[in-house]
Amino acid sequence: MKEARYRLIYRLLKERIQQGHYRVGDLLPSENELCRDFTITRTTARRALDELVKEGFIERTRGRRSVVTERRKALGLLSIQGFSEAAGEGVETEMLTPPGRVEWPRDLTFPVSEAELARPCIHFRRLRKIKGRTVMVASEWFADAGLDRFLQEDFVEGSFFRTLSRRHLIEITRSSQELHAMAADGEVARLLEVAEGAPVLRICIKFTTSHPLLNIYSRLYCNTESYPIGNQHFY
Amino acid sequence: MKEARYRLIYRLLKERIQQGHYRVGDLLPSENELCRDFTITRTTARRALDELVKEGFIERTRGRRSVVTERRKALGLLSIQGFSEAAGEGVETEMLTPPGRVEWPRDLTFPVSEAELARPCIHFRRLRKIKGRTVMVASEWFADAGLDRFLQEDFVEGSFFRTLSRRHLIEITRSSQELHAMAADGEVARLLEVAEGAPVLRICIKFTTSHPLLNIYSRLYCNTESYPIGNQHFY
DNA sequence: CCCGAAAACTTGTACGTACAAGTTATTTGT
DNA sequence: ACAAATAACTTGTACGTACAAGTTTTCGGG
Repeated sequence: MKEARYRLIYRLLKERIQQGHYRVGDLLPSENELCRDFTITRTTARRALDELVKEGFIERTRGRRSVVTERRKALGLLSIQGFSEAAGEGVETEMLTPPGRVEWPRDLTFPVSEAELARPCIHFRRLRKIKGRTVMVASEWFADAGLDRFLQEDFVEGSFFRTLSRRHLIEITRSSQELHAMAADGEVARLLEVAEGAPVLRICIKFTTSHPLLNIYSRLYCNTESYPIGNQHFY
Repeated sequence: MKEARYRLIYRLLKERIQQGHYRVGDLLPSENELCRDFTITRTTARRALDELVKEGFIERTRGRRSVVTERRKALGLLSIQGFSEAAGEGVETEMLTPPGRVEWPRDLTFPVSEAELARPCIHFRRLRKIKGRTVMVASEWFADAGLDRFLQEDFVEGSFFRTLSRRHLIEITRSSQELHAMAADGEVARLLEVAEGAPVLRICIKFTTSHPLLNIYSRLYCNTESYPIGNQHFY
């Protein structure tokens, strides 16, 4: 099936945003400019922009051009309350286990496909701290789907997802998660600096991406004592 | 500002779905039929249908008419894994405290507006069980915003949200939630049939609705031992 | 009666036009 | 030099047309 015209314009604009050609806050070309540049009608230009709105890349206001926005806001993922908000202020991420190859773990809560198991597994583990207090241990696993040099790279702005988006043009298309309240066992308790048996929140996530072989399996242990986990949704 | 034409058609169709004129699985009129019936062009009809898709009321396939769908699927709310799936089979809801007026609680996690506080508070509490095992205690609070006879009514299909949608045409437009892993205290432990101090998950939610005075403040205590809490998102 | 081809229908994409309703830039009057 | 009026620009809505690409229904031959 041939790719629709609006779809092509949408992809082009999305890539420009992802690659930093347009940054958050920047204005996109007006609809009429897009019509000229790509030799399309306004209907088609608007359709492409609509798509970008739906995916949270831009916002539009009548009379104004489209503005590039922070996409994460639109994702509605669970996050530590007051983490990204208080960015920089006493918030830090520590790489506990740098990215490297490991055996695929047995139980990732979600089933791992044969195609994924056929490839090596990349894993890394990080600590998230607020004002020196560790609030989360985050472990990630995913198949080495030919993302060259991934192991050597530093993360874009310290963010794994931003790295995928900006450098590899891979976006999250779906996520499933499972939550458990549980008693902290030895290692988790030590890392989160809580007593053994203290209640912690375990979040297991499977992120499906636009790359067919790349699913990210995430396991988070959170101390929700002072900083709860939360999110927002718009319907 | 005058209501847009497509907006009106959208509302009309939505109301027909909500009121049961069209049920889940039913086919909506074709675009051309809508054009005839409402004296509009296909552009406008399609715009209205697009809106319904966005809000999860219908699904569309090329060549086929629009099909009415179960909206809850599109909401991506946290829910007990295997609760709605195993519907009927050993799944039950017990009304612990029937709907009635109470004083507004002090701390609902989210701020309550003056306009809400000026009205009486309605509260009820339910137990959710799977195979006889209590897995959740759910408490709800909201302002008495003139939903007449609410206290007397039975819930539509046992669902609070379905009651709001079908009988009062009120939809959820937004939600914020906060999660805490915590040790079960006396009453919660007793209701969930776990030891005092056992780890339980507390979820505090604020649902914003299409009714300006109606926000629903929800507090859930979950025993995630056998049935984890989870959800799914599509972007 | 059943099956496959054809017709009728339905949604998706794309063109083009016009005006309404906002925002931004420019001009004009004091 | 500043403020208000004006013009230019930009997005939102709505009209209309045409064809592509699916699905459902109808019809005809065996």
